Amino acid sequence: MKLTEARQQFISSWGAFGTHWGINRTMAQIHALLLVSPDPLTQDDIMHELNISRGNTNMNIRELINWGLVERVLLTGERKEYFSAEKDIWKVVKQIVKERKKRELEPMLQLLDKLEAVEGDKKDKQVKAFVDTVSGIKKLGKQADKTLDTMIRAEESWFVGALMKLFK
Amino acid sequence: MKLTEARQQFISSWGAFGTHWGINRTMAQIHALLLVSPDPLTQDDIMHELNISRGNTNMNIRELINWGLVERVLLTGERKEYFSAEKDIWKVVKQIVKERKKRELEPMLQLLDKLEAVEGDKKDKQVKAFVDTVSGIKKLGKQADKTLDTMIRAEESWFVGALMKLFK
DNA sequence: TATTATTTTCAATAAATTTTGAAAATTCGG
DNA sequence: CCGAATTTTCAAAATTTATTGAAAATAATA
Repeated sequence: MKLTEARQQFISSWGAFGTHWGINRTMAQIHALLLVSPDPLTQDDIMHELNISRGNTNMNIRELINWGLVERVLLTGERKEYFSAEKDIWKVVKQIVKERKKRELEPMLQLLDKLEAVEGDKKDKQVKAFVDTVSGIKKLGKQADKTLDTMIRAEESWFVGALMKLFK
Repeated sequence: MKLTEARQQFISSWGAFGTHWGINRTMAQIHALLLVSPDPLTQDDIMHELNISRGNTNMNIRELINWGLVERVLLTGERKEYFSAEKDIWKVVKQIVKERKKRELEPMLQLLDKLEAVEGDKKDKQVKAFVDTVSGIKKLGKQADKTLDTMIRAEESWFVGALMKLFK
């Protein structure tokens, strides 16, 4: 397979993959393109390469910057802005975990704390089922939260090594 | 907070949560409803409780059954079908991990294997960047695959215990 | 087997999300 | 400060995804 075709397949699959994880196709594709680009790209480069509009390009680059996956690069003597993606995949994963934990897991745990304190007789089957479910999710969620915290702070080699040992 | 309100909040948040993870709102809400219901429910119960159409209810229940999260229950002497969700959250998580691994991670790893074998001079900056990125993702992906495999086979108590030890 | 209850399907519709592109805002060099 | 290059915004349009509801299929009962 030729590089051009391989790049295209990678970008397109990364985009499809993203949609299964609540990330929009274009954002994932821009990320993929920057991941396989050795040098930083401009908005124009990206919009031409992916055949998308200027506005779309701009908004999704901003979003990738918000996620901490892409950074603006200033090249001396150049007027245009350049963009480049973090290439260390372990760092990328940690960054995504960090953000999703903050945006989704933590608010969910806060809500569960509130809901667990529901009024009513614990002997009531309905109340019991509700509290049991909420408590169960909370317990596992809290554990995941701690685990992810540690993972975010971990070095790849440490993490992989420890997992290898742990999981035979 | 009263049970009715708490249940509603739980169902609605679970639905919103789902949309961040590529799961449609209704499917997540039906799952949430079944999770907090001590007894199995019929399609009619669900469509009335969530204010959704019969068709929508039916399709999403089927989908939950495909995911292995809900099962059909036959009550003796009853004509209608009843449905109930697995209540053990650890089992639920394992089942979701198992399915997503099969549906998303494995196909992605297969693709990366193919893409890694791209033609071209490894001295070429473009080729090198591409191969490095693909290899990096593949390496981490393979590791995740193994780890998840072990997790799927693990007992909750063993898993939690081991993680506690591992992550201080 | 005929009748009725129940489930399933799926074309049409609605809703949500993404994308466009042109205008406005900003930035930079002279 | 002026003018050109560049970036940003956002209402409108396009696209994608979810939902409805009625008809068809299926299953249970008598």
